[in-house]
Amino acid sequence: MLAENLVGQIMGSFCKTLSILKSNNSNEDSQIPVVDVFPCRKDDRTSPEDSTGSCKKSSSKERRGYNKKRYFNRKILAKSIKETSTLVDDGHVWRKYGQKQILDAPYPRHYYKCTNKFDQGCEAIKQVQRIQANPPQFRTIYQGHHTCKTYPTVSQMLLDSSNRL
DNA sequence: TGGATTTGACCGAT
DNA sequence: ATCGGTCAAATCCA
Repeated sequence: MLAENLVGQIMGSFCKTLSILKSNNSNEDSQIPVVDVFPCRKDDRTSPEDSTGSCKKSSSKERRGYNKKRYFNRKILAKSIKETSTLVDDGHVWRKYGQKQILDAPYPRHYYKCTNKFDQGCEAIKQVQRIQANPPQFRTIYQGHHTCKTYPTVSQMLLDSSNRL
């Protein structure tokens, strides 16, 4: 019950944020259009025949992976920014793929992708960054939209429907 | 043993 | 040159 209330509050403000984004289209600090910079090449960069082909586990921390591989899918996507006091499940399953210490920020930023990226090509991305220690507060930046078939959780659907009334 | 996370290197933009 | 973002080998864990 308590958790559901909390989730309800969070989801409510999340829905508000979304509606603001929908109505405004250009939100508070991102006038970033939805542009595909590199519309092709999603997973094509795994070409094992780089240079020698025998460079797996050659030396400990030398050139992990990359050789002539480039970013192909660097996209600029519509953002929606959300701040919460807790890290809450938003109905999707995320896989962490990076963490970075940001200069301005005292806390590192965490990068997540939808776990269905590989199955279903879902392009949703989120970044989570702690912006305050106590009370704990996190900023979550959502980019892209879910094209996967992982539907929101029951509690989220309930909240969504109650938010409409 | 396989999937998820960690973490340092790499890349493009500025 | 620096910085934010991403990749992928190494590692962790159920």
